[in-house]
Amino acid sequence: MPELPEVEVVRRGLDAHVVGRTVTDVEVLHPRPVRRHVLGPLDFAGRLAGARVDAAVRRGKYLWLQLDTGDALSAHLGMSGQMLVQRPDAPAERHLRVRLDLDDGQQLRFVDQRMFGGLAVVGLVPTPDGLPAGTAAGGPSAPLLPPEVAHVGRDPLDPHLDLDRLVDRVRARRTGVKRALLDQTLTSGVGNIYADEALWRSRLHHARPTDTLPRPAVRRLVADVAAVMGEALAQGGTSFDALYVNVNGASGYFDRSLAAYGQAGAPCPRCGTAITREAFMNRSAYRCPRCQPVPRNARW
DNA sequence: CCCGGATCCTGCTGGC
DNA sequence: TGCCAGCAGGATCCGG
Repeated sequence: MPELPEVEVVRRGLDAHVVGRTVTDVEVLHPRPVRRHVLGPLDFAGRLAGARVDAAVRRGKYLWLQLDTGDALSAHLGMSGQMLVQRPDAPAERHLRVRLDLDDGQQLRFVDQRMFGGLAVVGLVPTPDGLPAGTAAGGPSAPLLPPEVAHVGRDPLDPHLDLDRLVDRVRARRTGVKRALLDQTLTSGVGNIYADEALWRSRLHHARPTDTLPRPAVRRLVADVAAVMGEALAQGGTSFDALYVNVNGASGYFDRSLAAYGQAGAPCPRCGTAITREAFMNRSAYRCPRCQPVPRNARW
């Protein structure tokens, strides 16, 4: 479940079903998803066994479980990762990669078809700004995060996002605005779906040069990203198929509300012009050719 | 340092 | 029916 709203749906599920539990046993069924745990699968399992989960925290698309050992179980879902809470007698999923047994008899399962995602047990480092690291339940999270998240920018739903600094950094780039949105070091959690939806709301073409965007336009764009993500979250996220589900295996339904993404040939909800799809960065960009015309000096 | 393209995986779909 | 190219919501590495 790739983008911020879908990861936040998972985080909330982990909050409800896994926080407070102790890990009693671990099985790594495929080595690739723990490749970022440099000391190997055995060490990975050893550091988890006996640990209690104290919090579930998220920044952008990164997710981690704080453990009472001082370490954290760091997770990224990549393109196809799922975190499922299951009863032990539920049949193993086809792409089950890692299984954690919990002290309440349930299992936390990491299922990932394409294995771009993964898990690692890591030590936490201080946030550079000393502020809470990200989104967690029950008040602010600790000012600590996994090292691989240290370079990731605060996301649009983070109350500690420094909007003025973000606007300056976007405008300092010499690239197209969609590339900037997808750069997780500026702000995080934005992927192809929410980038296209926010650009449609802001009536911006994806190749609009960032350095010619007026400050208010960048501010509006960030506000549009936050708004579309908030609406998606309220509907349980976006999912086109069974690959993207919450910890109980259920799909969100924000796909019914998409104005541009995946809507090639369908009428623009604002002006009725047919939405187009074009190749962009080895994937797709969807836009309304009338509301979002190709700019002069386009920067792809 | 910044930017853009290639690459890592597996499975499904659509066209020939 | 069978095969294969193309595509999929992401991050990282590498060369310029």
